[in-house]
Amino acid sequence: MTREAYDPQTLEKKWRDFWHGRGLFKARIHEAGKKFYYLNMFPYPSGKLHAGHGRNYILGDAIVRFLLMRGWNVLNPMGWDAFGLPAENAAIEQGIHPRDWTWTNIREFKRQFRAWGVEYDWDREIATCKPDYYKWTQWLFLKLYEKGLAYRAKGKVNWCPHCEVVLANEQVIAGRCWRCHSLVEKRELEQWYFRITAYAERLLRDLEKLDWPEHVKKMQENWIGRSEGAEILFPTEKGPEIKVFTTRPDTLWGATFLVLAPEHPLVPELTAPEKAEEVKAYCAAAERMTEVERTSTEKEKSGVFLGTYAINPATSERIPIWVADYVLMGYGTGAIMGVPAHDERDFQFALTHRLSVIPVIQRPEGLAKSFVLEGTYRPGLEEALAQASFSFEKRDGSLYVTLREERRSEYIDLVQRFIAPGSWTEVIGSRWVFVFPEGIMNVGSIAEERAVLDLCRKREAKLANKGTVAEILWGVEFYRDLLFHAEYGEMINSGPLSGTPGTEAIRKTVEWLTEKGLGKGTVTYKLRDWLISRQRYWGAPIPMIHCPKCGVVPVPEKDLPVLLPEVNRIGKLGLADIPEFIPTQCPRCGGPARRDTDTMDTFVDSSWYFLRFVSPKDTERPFDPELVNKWLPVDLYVGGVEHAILHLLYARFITKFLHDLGLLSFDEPFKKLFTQGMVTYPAYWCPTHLWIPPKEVSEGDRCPKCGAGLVVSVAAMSKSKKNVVSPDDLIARYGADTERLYTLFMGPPEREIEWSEEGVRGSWRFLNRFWTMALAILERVGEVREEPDPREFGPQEQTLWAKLHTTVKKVTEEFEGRLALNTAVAAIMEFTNELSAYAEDPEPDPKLLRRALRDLVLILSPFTPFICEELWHRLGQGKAVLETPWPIYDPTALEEAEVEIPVQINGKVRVRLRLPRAKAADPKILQDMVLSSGEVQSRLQGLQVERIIAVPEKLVSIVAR
RNA sequence: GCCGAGGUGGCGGAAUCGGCAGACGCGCGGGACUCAAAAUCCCGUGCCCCGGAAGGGGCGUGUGGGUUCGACUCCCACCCUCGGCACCA
Repeated sequence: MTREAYDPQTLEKKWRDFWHGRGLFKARIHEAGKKFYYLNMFPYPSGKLHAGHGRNYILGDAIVRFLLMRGWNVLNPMGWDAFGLPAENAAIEQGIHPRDWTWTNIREFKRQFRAWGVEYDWDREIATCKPDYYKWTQWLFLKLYEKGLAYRAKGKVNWCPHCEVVLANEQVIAGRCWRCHSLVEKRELEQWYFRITAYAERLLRDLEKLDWPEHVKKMQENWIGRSEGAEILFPTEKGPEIKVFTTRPDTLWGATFLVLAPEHPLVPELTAPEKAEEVKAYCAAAERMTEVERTSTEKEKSGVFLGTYAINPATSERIPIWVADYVLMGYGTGAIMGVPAHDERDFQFALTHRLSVIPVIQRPEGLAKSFVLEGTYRPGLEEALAQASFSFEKRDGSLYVTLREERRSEYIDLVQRFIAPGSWTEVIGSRWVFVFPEGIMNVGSIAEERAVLDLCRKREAKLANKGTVAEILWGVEFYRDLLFHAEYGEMINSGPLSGTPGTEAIRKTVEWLTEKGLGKGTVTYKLRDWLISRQRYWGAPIPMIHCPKCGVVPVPEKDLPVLLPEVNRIGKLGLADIPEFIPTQCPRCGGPARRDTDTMDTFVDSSWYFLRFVSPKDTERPFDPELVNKWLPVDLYVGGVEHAILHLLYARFITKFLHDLGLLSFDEPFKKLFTQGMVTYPAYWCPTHLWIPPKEVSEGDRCPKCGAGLVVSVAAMSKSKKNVVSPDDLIARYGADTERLYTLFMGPPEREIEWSEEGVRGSWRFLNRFWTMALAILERVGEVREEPDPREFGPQEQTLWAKLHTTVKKVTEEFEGRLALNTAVAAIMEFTNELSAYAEDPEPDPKLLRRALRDLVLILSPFTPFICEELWHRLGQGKAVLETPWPIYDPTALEEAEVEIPVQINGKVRVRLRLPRAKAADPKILQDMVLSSGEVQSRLQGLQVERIIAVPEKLVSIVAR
């Protein structure tokens, strides 16, 4: 007998429009009660979807189908992040309008979604490039402007020379453009910014209340980069004060120089006339460097002395002012105090440029060293050291002493007696103490450091070229690891604060500074304001007008949207290339004025789109406040990790802003976030013909065009590397269900995984087996419609029944919990295998068969909806799968009558016993049954049982000797 | 350098609470069907050793140590891989 073969093409065609037509995916937006807002990050419609994209959309569709069957009122919308550079580049290259390019892609995406069986509430479709959407993006800009959170400023900005556009900080990845990977340059431009830094503290603090992957929260935390510290004012001899930021105010007494960033506004004023030229040249050079060159930690710390001095307010000593490019204008105050003894960078700088090093913080490990050079000590020292049990080594006549700091005075007293006249030694630990026969000198201030240097140079001609004590000490290899440290510890050489323990040092110093009016405690963030101007056409125009009389004037709300001008050709300058766009009337004085020609960063478009879905057609407001507060925050948001900082930070900021305006009752947009991993695939690179699609690669990884050996790498599927797998091909060969099943089965959804053709075939085989089994069961079941009765079950039925309920439980819990749907699929496969074996029994219970197949079809349906819908109807069900409630598992049915109890003897499993569950549930009975078992008895032959641990229904562990 | 995630068969991975390591799938080996191949189905499959076989034994979750009757799981130290940040004072 041959059964009907599984034919996905016919079957999927049949059901593809069924769900859509029934309106099963439409949210009942005004209905109160059990609501769930599920959202996939909306895509940028470029080209076509590939199998890698399926990771996002198929996962989402499965979740939504599950939720619908669980009876949730689900809002599951889709839209298009439709503004952006690729559309514009394609337009410039191909001479078509970016809008046409975009809408062609959108049509393709929709076709592919439907082919996958991925459905949305399409009544709510939005596209950020449509005037009815970007009108409200412009409205958002005006609101931010009104509240002083949108501002125009001149400054150094990131400029991508390839895209010819400015970039926000978040869009510069390791010094390169996030889109095209070109090296980013700095340009001085006047641009629009959003004051996201005003929300830094809340963006940081509120991470705590989010159910997001820990690593995403950590990334945002690091990006915001909160540092507590102090601002300290340093007077200068020339007049103006310099404000520095430091996280280590407790090291103030060790500040021996100041460094300004090359862009610091006080640089020209504080430069001595004779230094002006050198300083100017240095700053100009720094400006020309790329971010990568400048921030390379490899290169030596360069800098130039301004020729003038500041006063360390704690020590009242004169300290030189330098300019150096390792200080960044964008962080803190753009000026630092150099504390070389306790900061690695300052130490390097001080060593290179011969600046004094003064230790002011105790070393935590309390180690000190002393080097006594050959010929500088009198005989008897070695014996005396040994006598006092100091540990030392003698090499080439010199002594290398290592001691605990507690014994420093003792050691100094001892060694001083043996130092030859005209020589010295020193003890280097937390303090630097120089021991001369005539006396002891501590390097605790610049003055002392100078005095010590002077004495040493006089005594030792070879040191004449040394500029600082640190330089002398650096020359002694033995000391190098003790010359700076960045640990916390007790303050030393710090005037009135000396002796303050490390745990209080910062707080005490800040108090002291505040009291003296020298500074105050502050908090600084790495986060910078969000630069949103883009010099391009295909974006939302910034709704501002420049009037020669009134200055910058906002477009009145009633005049929104500021429409993109209709043009045939787009230039590289964007709106600035379109003369007819520019002239307008000043809304304030009515005189002639010019429109702002920048458009907004596309991340502004996507920073609020999730709000629009509740009322996508509203012409009066960006969103219906009542609906938005009913449906949001988004219950589950799914998308790629690549947005961990960019989009997710911006969306949080805008949500908080709208909350503060009183428009939203919530202040976080996405309650739960799930980031799915990327799909990788081999990519082949030929030096001459660049990226070669894997399908075309010849035998032995050779280029099909020139035969050259190809460079193979496994990389995320992408159009640019040509290593994509097309869903269209997959669906033509195996059907959408096979692709869906494999996509969800291939591994944990959050992990990055390599696509495998063999894996796809495995899913194909499973669906074929499932199909054949289902048809066989349907034949067996015939017209039977009754529910099975567990009281009639034999042992086999009992086992299958328990397995069915266990499987339903497992699948349900995965959907509701950690979303490891790969394990849910595995459980379904296991159950299918068992059901299939049972169905081949000579006399299976048709009622049980029917019920098992029924539930199996339902729990498999979110994964492979087409085949399940087909079988569902063949089971004689009238409604759609999605109109049927999800199976409920019966906790009492989960348990089988018998359990297998492994018996461990001395930690190794030696025997397995099948016992009735009721007996195994009682530790005492369990123990007795195990001990009386013949197999266990023989194993214990000749052994003395010392201890027995019986874990009910789990295992028994016997310790015997 | 700092922060985070991870390391389990030939491969993807499972073991959610300290209780049978390797579920499920791929691959591979053997067999059936076939003139043959593909497809499909059945059996086997962590590694090593003893045995003709039935069977038996040892080792085994990155490395070394610890806690425990019992550790992939907990603790300490270290190694490696991946991701993020990085001259942020």
